[in-house]
Amino acid sequence: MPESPLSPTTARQNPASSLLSHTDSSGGERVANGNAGTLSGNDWQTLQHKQVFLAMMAPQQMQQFLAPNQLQALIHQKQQALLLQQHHLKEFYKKQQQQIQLLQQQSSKKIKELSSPQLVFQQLIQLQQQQQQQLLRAHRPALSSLALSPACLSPAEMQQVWKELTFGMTEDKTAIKANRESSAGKIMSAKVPGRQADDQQSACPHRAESTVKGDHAAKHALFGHGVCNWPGCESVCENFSQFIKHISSEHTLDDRSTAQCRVQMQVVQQLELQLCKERERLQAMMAHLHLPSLEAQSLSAPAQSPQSDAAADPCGPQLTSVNSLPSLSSSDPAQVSPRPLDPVGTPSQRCEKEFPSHTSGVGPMRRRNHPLVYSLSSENEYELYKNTDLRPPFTYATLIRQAIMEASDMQLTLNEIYNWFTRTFAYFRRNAATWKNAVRHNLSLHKCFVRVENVKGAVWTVDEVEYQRRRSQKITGNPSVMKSISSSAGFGTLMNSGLQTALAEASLPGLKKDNVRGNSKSQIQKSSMADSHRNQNFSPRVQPPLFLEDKELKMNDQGCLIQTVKPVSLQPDMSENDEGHLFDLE
DNA sequence: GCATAGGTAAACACTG
DNA sequence: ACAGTGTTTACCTATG
Repeated sequence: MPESPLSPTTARQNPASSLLSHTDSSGGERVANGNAGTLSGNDWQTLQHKQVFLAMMAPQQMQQFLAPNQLQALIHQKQQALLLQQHHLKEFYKKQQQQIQLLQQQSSKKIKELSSPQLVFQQLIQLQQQQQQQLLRAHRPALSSLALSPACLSPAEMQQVWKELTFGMTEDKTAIKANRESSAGKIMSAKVPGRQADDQQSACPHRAESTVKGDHAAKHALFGHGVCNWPGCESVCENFSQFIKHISSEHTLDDRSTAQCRVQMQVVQQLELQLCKERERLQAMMAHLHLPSLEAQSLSAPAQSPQSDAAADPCGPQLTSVNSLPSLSSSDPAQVSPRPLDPVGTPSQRCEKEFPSHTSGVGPMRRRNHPLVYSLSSENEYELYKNTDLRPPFTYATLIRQAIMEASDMQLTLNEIYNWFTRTFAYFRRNAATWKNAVRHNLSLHKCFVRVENVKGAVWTVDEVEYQRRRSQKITGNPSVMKSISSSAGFGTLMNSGLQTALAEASLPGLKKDNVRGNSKSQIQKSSMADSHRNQNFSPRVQPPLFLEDKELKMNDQGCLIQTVKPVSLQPDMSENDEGHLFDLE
């Protein structure tokens, strides 16, 4: 629960969706890259990696993780994206006007034969769908990079793919891999009763292409300009065979690839949502132009009857997939498996996003939040949890951290955290004793939450380094995965710090939890502080600034803050800091 | 079967 | 005395 992004701000503004829709297009990226001119190639690679995760970040977090020049470049890139979009729209409407004229000419000739102008509109709408599809494809070539393009799949198919991606790791990976390699054809044929392979291929040209031509579709999608286009990779491959070697050795079905696929699915979902909005706008436009009822019929027809539309609109299913995409975030109440609302129960089940029970069919699945991916990714979802008694599928630690991160000064009192919970989630508007206790428990338990005292009371902040470290440990113990995720998440600096932290911890057995009576957060932190600053004569209550250096200094100026607990040894920069950055307010 | 993470409950101490 | 806050422990379930 990439976690992130419970932010209502993010949900409302969705600041990165347009960026994503643009930067997923390699062409668009090049344009922006070329014009920005202020960033080096490496910066741009980093920036590209960040953008996926920026989609799940609140704007304030974006600012935190982006350098000013990167922000400027992002803005520039977004402007380019808008220009490009305008250009596409212009072209689109231009073509449409031409087609309208053409159709009008044709229809004027055949109007007597056709006897119904609706047929003209049907043709027009089909044409428009095709053009819209072209537009969509132009914005998301990455879609085709998924061998199992989610947009080509029905909900059941999508869930099957998702199950493979999500839960397949517990099974024999070889078998899964083999299954996956053949699943391009299998899934379609297995899940669409009565349809022949030919029909499927005609219904989904990308699929057909990948089935018939093997790796060629993937070649275009994942290999270009001599680099691997796998998200976050960009390894240089001199030729295609080398690329094949690379991809089969580096991008196998493992935790990292699974996580990256999830991220990509979210990217796709964002694009689908955008498409949905554009379609609604189109419907409104058409309604305004008195093109009645046809749009609903034609726009929904492919989903209802893909076979009949497949020939006329080969990409029909893709167009309508926004409605058929299973919600990665279970934003549809109907898709949220019924669960007891009583907070007393099986916590892990209740606290995780689930697929509809009818899709699993094999009893309770092992599923745990993937903190990188799960988020309140849409306004609908935000509103869902705000207004319905559904338990949010995030851990308390995640929620607390989110609450604090959303605060303007990145710190909240306990009561303000309570208020955030009740304000954001209807679920937490009752059984207060239970969840409040849990909140306090988590605040005390987790090292990533740091209590800061001032004269008026205490506020809680997040030790982002510790949080990311803990999270990265959960995701995987594989250093390469950590590296990948850290670069992708734009947490490069922090994660680098996290690695240092891990090293520091390895050399500090006092940090281990198994210390008798030493596993308390304060004692751990104090002992670690003593270890790391043994010769610096620090008071246990002297706390160095974390990632909030500015704020810390500001508070220091006010002279009213004391950080009572802080894992000093976990602050990687501390060994480098001179004492001038520290302050003892006691 | 074991280790771990997370949720829940509860006891206890401290403070205003 | 009381409520709020913070810490700690124990227990449970799910998951790897």
